[in-house]
Amino acid sequence: MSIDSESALHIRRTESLTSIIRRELERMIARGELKAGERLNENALAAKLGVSRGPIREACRGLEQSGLVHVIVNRGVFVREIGQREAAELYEVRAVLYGLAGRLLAPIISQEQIRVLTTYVDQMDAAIKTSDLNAFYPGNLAFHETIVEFSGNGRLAEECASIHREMHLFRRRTLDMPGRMEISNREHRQILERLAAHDANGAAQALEAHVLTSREVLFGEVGRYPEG
Amino acid sequence: MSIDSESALHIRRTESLTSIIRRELERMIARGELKAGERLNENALAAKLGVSRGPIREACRGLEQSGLVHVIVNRGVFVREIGQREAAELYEVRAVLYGLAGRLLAPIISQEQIRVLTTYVDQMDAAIKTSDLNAFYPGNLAFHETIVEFSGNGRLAEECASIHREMHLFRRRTLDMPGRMEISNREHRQILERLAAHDANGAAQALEAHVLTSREVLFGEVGRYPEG
DNA sequence: ACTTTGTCGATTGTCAACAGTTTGATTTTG
DNA sequence: CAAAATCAAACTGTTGACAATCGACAAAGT
Repeated sequence: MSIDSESALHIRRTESLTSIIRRELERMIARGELKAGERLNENALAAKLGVSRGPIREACRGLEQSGLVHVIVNRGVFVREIGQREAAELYEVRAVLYGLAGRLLAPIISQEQIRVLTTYVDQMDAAIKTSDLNAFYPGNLAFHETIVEFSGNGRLAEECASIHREMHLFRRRTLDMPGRMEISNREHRQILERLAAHDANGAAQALEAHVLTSREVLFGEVGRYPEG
Repeated sequence: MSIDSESALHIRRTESLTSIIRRELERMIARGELKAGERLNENALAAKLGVSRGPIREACRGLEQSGLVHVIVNRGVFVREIGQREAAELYEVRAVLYGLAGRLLAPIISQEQIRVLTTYVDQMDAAIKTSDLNAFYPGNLAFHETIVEFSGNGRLAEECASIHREMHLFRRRTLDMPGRMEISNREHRQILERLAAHDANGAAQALEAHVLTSREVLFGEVGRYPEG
């Protein structure tokens, strides 16, 4: 399957092949079409996407910098594997970033924004009622990304998005254990309540705790990092 | 001036031209040899470094992802300019990341590590006595980077290093106003003291406050972001 | 049997050339 | 004289080709 030549050629005025390919590769990685640890064959990708190796290589350099792949000289680029250790580190960083988002948003949140966030939480409740994990997950994603978005700090949003893309490489569902979704969404309501009350510290703390709870569920004890 | 051919060729086994060039470009940007807003001419750079345009372009994609340059299609790559707004955002993110570093380090800091950090603070005191800004700045840098390093969270360290490289693009000295260095180093001693006392919350708070103080000095009011 | 060495195919690193776009100056036109 | 149109130089985007390197397998030696 090659990129739709018509649209690709049309878009070329405002976007380079490199960026199109990078998005495509990101999508492939996120969807698991390229599995963690797998090597990206430049020739094969070039043939598959109908371009030469140049843009492929450039796209890979971007992915490398954003942590989605790692490059070994003369051996190729590999989809990065994230071990427990790295995942735990990522959770810690994400926790404080989400905390910051809450702290920034609480004082300035609007009624409209509260309404939007409430919608997401309700969606997740509905998903819980039908035990539909595939409906819960996007809601969860949207809830957190929207908070970060509303915070007003663009750089923070960028950072969180980047971390989120990376986290996809460590697919072990936090939430698919019995009762986990209920607890998670209860925490969401708490977060929402603190935000609506314009309680900066409370929102920050609730968000931080929310992430760290997930971390604990994944890795058990809070203490040192797991090896691996 | 081209890259030393002997060492370059020797290193090539373990490092690609692309990564060498990326480091070189980072250095050029950090040193101000490439000024903010300036365009990077691929041909000129290729000639100057004695390579073809391929590795140059690949290196630029990496720099783009790490936020040091931005690319406009068909027009080239430009050293990124950071406005007040973005700088303020960066300070906020950095503040919570430093805070996390302190929170992680405080419980596990060793006597040896305390000694190292103390050395840096003393160095800065010496620089203050001679009003030597060029000696204060590296000490300040080392102090903070070392704390982040000692925290044990590799990802956190990576993130902070990245932010720091970006911050170089907003060269407006926080510390060169009268009395600023003294205040700053007093805060450093406070941070060090909290760390040595294994006071996680205290260290986190001190570090966060330290960064936000710098931010205030730069931008005045804490409130909304400056436009620009 | 086990290690070592040599060779081959596949793949990456690098380069030079081509095609399309932008920019700025020059010419043309009202 | 000013504004639009034109044109050429410079530059970026992309490609295909060549050289260097790696991994695997087979052959030779201990």
